[in-house]
Amino acid sequence: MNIKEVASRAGVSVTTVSRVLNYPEKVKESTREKVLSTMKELNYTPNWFARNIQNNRTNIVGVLVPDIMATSNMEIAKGVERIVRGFNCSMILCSTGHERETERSLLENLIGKQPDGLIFIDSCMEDDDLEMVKAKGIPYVFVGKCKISEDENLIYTNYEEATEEVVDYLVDMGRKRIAMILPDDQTNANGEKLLGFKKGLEKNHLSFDESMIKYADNSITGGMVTAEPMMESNSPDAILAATDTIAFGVLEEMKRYGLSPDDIGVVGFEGLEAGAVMEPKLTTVIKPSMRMGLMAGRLLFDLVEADECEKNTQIMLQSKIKIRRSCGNKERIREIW
Amino acid sequence: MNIKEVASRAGVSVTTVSRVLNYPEKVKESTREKVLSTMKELNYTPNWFARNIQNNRTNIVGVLVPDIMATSNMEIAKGVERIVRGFNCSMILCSTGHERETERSLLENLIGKQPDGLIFIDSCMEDDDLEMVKAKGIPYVFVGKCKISEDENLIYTNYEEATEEVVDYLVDMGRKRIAMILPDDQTNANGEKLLGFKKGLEKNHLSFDESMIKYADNSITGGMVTAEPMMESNSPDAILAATDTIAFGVLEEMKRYGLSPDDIGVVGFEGLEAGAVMEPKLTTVIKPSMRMGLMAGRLLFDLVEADECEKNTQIMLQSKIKIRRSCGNKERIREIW
DNA sequence: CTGAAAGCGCTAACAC
DNA sequence: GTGTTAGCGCTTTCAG
Repeated sequence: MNIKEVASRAGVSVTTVSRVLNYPEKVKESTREKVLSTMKELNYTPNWFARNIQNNRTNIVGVLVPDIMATSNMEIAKGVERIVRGFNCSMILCSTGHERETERSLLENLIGKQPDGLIFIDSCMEDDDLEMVKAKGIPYVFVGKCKISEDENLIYTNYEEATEEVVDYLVDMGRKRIAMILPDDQTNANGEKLLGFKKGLEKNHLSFDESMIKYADNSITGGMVTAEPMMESNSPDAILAATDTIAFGVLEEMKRYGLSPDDIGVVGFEGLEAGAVMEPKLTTVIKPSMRMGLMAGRLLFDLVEADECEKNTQIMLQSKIKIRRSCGNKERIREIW
Repeated sequence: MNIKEVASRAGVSVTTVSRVLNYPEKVKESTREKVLSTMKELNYTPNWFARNIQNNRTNIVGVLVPDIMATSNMEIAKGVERIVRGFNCSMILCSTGHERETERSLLENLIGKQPDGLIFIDSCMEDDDLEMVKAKGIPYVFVGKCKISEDENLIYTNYEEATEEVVDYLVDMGRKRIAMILPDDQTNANGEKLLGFKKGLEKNHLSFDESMIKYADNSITGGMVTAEPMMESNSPDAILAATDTIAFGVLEEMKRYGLSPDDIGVVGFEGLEAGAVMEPKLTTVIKPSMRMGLMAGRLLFDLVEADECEKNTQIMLQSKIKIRRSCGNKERIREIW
């Protein structure tokens, strides 16, 4: 079923059929309708490949995320989807598992499909991986700071500052021995959070103790297992978990040891909905994921339409600390925006 | 940058370059290497469209889900992705928002991209929407029962039976006034669960009371708001929430009223990780999402490779009830598989 | 083992 | 308004 058959069946030339497809207003109404109806009749849909061989818009944007199952990733993706759809595009979504190698090979594959644009969420890509993209002139936007050296199009959040503020808050709540648990993956955000943590300690005249940094599988169980040894003597009086999921595990383990937020304060990152219904409700750092996704999508299409590959727009969106009860309840409940 | 340039630069014909791409073994090693190296040099990648204009494998599979952000959907998608990647394919993921109209238009759009296969997760499609797909001969698999009349390729779980068993369990725990809260969307599973609920009541000689069925926004707040009036006098002694998220809201609301699982037992559906760390831990019905995704992927590629569009394989995977404490603790803790 | 040439389905000058 | 025709970048006979 191709344009030729439609043409002959409708008694017109291929050009006319093509025009009906691309510039319907340039065809007399009666012929247009005849063509349209034979299309229906023959159940014709134009061959996407033949069409795109010339003009090179594919109406596909590629989106690389660490984990397709993680709500925090997918909320961003949802924002992206919203924008993308407005431009009549679809998303190809791939999960990289936080692995550079995987990300690279997926990227190569994706490039082969000649997407109109690319969005990298919490990428662990490095400079030379990006070369491929640049060489092909495909517009791209990063969401979340990454290892790429500089001057990329980037939507990110101020994790470093936010973490610093969390430390301020914990100190304010009387905590002095603050531990941190990071997921044991390559997420670049880990570095930012760690840095913010160190700065926060320094600012508050607390010394940094390497042994207070632990790495855990990013799961509830991971949090539990890693928190367990901290429940013993000389334990920290606060644990900063770099993800809510780990924080859930920490809280769970504390329960097993009969410890309360007054013994060990816990803070997470992400603002998972569930954090609001646990006991104690989890204090957490929320980033505006949906907005980040929307902005990433818009920025991408600015680039696509401008036919430029680089523009070096960097947009920072504020994370905020959502104070709940998991660090105790000094009557003053504040929210830092 | 096209095949012609590569050819002339390498001092061979286009055919040879093409062969290097498609049947490398049919080219003398020395020429092959020369071609390969000039490709590198020129940073050449073959035009995907030109290639696919003839053979019609796109290495794309389309996946339609209600909500790209919902873990329950994305766990299935993750399984699908795993399989799909093994066949060197990418997924185009679209969220339908549980709306038939949206689903239909996304589907049309997707078909335009000539995917090798299509997977519909918890679809709200109806017979004539599917016609388009059938007409094009694109293989497809449904995950989760839907409104399509019959004999489709389907991976599903026995929600009806599972819900019936939940009722058995609740009755076993001494509950007699069981309410149900369903999400206010078009998900077909709602119907299955409702039916199972009714059957369960009947089986246990309890009468069905329309007023005990409520609909809620599928969110924690939705659960809270809907549960609130049930906290009053003559309240139910058990609430069956059709999603964990709603169940979280119910539990939260109960807390506000100082009610415990002994007053009102709560059951959810999905097995969200968070349910295991709340207080009380949530009893819930778990479906094997990952496995469903994997099987859907495999089934799809069976069809793709067999070049058949229909095969009418229906695979049922068991849901299981994960008994925790949210319905009280009659010492006997059981798990029904 | 390699090349010339036809053609895939569609679009876009350029005529009429 | 409509048709003729020459490509788009690639694959694939068919010869050599």
